Amino acid sequence: MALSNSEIADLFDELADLLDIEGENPYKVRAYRNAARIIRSLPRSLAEMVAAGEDLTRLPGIGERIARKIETVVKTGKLPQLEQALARTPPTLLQLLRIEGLGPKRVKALFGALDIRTLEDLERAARSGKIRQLPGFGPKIEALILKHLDQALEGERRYLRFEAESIATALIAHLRQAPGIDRIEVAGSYRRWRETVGDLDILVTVQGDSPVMERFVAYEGVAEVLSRGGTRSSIRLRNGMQVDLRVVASESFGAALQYFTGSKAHNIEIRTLAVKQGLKINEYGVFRGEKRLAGEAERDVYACLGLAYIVPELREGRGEVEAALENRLPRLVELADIRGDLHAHTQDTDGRDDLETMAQAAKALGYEYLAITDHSRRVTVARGLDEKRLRAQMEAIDALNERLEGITLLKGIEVDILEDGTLDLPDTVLKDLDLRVCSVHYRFNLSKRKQTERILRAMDNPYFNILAHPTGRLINKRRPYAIDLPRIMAAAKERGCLLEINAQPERLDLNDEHCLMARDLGVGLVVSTDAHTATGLQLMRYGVAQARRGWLEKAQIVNTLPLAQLRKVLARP
DNA sequence: GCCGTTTTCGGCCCGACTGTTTTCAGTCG
Repeated sequence: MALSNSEIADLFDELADLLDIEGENPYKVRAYRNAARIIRSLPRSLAEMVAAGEDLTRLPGIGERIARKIETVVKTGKLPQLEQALARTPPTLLQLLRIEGLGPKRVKALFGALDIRTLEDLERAARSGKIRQLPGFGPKIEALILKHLDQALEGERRYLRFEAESIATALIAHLRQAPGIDRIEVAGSYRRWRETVGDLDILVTVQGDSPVMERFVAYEGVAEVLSRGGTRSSIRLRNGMQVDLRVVASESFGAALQYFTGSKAHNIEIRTLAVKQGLKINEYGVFRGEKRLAGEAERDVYACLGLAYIVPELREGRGEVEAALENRLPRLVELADIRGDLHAHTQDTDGRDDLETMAQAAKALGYEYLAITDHSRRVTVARGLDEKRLRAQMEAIDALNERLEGITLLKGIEVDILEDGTLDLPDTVLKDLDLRVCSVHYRFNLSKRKQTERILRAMDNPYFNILAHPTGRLINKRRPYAIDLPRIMAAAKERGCLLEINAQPERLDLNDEHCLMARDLGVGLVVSTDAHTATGLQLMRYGVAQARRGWLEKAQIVNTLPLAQLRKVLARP
């Protein structure tokens, strides 16, 4: 069984961490991390590319040496350099890197001087006061280590962007009360619409001598103030989230926004490009020598480099800088392009609202259509519909459509894909619906081959339209089930089936990398909310953001079509 | 280890903050 791209990327990341601790050339370490990132964002599997004899060195950041290593990994499942590094350096040291304040240099020093290999060793040494005696260490660092040990033991916590949004909104409202506040913007992975964020980076500009820092550290949700400076302060909220506030001058706001939005990989590319052009970029502006060329507007930072504006969702170091240079950035799908939602539940199963409430909410969003797709009978916990109850709902929808103006309800179902690949309701009723959303809700633990075949068999049913939440993952809660997505996408394209980008903040399934893969393979997609309430329809922006992170354009998203054209696609010609 | 319209060798993004120092290293973002 060949390793997946993300497994291969993990090997290079692990190698990079170990070499970093060993004090290896930092640029070599960066080259491995860089390669890992490139590998993660590839639309096709390396196994496939190697089998086809493709020249991997044509990928940016992959040279002769790493290409050979990848081939070895694909063929043997092992990365010899990693095995050697593991023999030299205990892998438990990698846990130590997760402690805030401990980087490769200090981990190496702790290992070398005190033979500290594990978090337990670290705690013992810190408690007995040995760490403060090491050169370069002191009582403060020792105390810091003890403080952060607990956090490291439970692993890095990342918050759903959705959770972060309500935290950010409340905090911004608090900051707005400070006199002299001008602009406020959340930067970082939040602005790039990553599905999870580790912390919040807030930028503000102020008029005159505003007490915004005082107000920030005095926020009622603050558990502790981590640092406090003139331009930057950090707090930890009671829920554990870290928030950084940076005060920047108006004339630097655009440059600061660009800089703190990241990603790190994107910024390195941008700055490297700037250096080649004899420019310098920092968070204060773009400079040629002493002369400042831009800084107030983010757009100008890119323009100075001869680049088209790159939206935050694309700033992941996945080729967007090169694309901007060549003026071939995608024209990303936008929320306003969406003409309807194709996955929603009502109180007939596990939703909360009735048909009409859902319809009016969809109309208020400016939609042309909304598909009602309640669960099928197999999902007993949701009181899934059998044929009789489904027929009753269909009649109710027909009757409602007679009365409704400006919105059309589509008769649909979220039908379960059973373990043998058949659908949970007979074709005799499926054929009378406008569309069928098909999904896996149980037996997640089948082998990759069996799970894939289960879905492929289901797609053989001529009424199969959309594969809902294709991997079944729940962020931070449930891992995706094993499936061969490229194969499923190829099969879907061939048969005129579609894949869903589920917009639920804890699903976002397909994820951004899958979206890139779908873009490359050209399979049709829909963005749907899977709403269980009328307000749930507003989550569409999360699905659209995910699509944008995957470089997707309007043409590939089927629910941007007017209803008449949508119906043609759903008929699976 | 990667990369090249200044270079196949010699570069490789940049600044704030902290702690341990007394001019700087490490870490972080």
